Amino acid sequence: MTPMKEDYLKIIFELGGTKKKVSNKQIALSLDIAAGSVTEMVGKLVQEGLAKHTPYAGISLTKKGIRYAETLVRKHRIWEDFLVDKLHYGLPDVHSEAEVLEHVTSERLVDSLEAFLGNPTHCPHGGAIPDKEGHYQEDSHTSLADSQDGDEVAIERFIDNHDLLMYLHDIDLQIGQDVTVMKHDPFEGPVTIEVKATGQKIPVSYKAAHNVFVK
Amino acid sequence: MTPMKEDYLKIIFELGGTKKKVSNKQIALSLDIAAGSVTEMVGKLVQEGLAKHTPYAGISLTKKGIRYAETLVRKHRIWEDFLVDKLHYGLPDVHSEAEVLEHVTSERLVDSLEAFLGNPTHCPHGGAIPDKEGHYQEDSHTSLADSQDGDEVAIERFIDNHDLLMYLHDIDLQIGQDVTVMKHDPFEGPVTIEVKATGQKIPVSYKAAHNVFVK
DNA sequence: ATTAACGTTTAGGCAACTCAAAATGTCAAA
DNA sequence: TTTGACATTTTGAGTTGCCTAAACGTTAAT
Repeated sequence: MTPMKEDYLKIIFELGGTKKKVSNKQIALSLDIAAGSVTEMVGKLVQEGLAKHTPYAGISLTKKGIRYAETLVRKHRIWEDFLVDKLHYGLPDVHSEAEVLEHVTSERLVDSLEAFLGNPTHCPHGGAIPDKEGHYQEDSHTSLADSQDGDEVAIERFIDNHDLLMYLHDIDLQIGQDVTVMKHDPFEGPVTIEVKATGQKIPVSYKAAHNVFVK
Repeated sequence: MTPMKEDYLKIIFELGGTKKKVSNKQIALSLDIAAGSVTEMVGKLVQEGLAKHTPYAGISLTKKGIRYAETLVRKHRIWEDFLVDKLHYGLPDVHSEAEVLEHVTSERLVDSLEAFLGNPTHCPHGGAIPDKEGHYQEDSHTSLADSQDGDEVAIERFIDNHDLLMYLHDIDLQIGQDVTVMKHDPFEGPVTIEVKATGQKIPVSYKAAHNVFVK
């Protein structure tokens, strides 16, 4: 197993390849790799029993592929937790470091790290960390944009994107905050929320609101 | 810069390429790579200004190459310290983990780790850790085998080899112990030492004694 | 001074992963 | 149902780093 194969596996997983079929183009765009190369690489994953591929229809993961992708997500998120908790990295900076560390992390290392960190259940962006056996609670899929005016919700999870995280940091929106949804402006305008603890009112841009998940 | 180039650089450094010329064969043997491949790779290092190569005479590092190799040693040893100190790895097990982690470690990450660990000066095997600017105290080059009967010395450094470290752990010899050298048996027999703190007498095999350094 | 032994370099190939461009498939609008 | 737009696969070729085998240098012993 090579780092690149692992990246393919993880991106298919993240694009929803556990349930539906993911298109060649989605993968090519996400990894910034030519479509032809994707077809070829997917062929290898299929040979190794990690993915299923119906030509022209799409790609999905086998049980074995899902299992493998979960171990990668586990490593990635454990490292992110370590970087924030122990090395005091900022949220926007952890992703790129974890991205390379995850590929050189043995089972023993990730297990040791997990114990050292006190068995965290969620990464700093709010994503669930699969345990050693691959068990984890499903992440929320209700975005702030989906919520209704008047809803009282908790900020649960951010999409792990550098620019988004910089923006959220600027406007002081954090995981775990309990907020009240005040109003949705029309024409793709901001969603305004009020942080319960401080009474602070925050307008969250339309696009960002689609990348913040609540429960 | 690729992981393999980094490995070449580090092995040339460790074989003494900072001062003398290192032979193609030494590198090939150390990395377990064919001699022809070594010539080729060295050519690339030369092109990048990291090494000097006089055909048929040998290979040495440029100032730039030395500087780079030091950053690798720094990363390697910082990781080793982390693994032993925070994750409670045993001495013999840290090398292989550090070997891969060092290649994916940014300057920011190694600096953060160093601070987190309290700016250690030596790795768990007793080797000096170069600081951010590349400064470090030269390691001792006096082996236990070189010492004289009656000498009172401190165990400073072990060569980082898995089997050796397993053996040293078995016979309970540790970095930092103050010991008295009792006798050198002839015919490549063991060197017997007495640990001052406990009065324990330990015979150290001839070969191991050549891989334990004291001061 | 030759030659044998051994280290080193060169040459030709292979495997992994990539790309660009050509060929093919799909689907929906005209 | 034909055509155009676009996604997908196929093809041919480039890069990196490795290998084996052959050619070449060096050195030390005869």
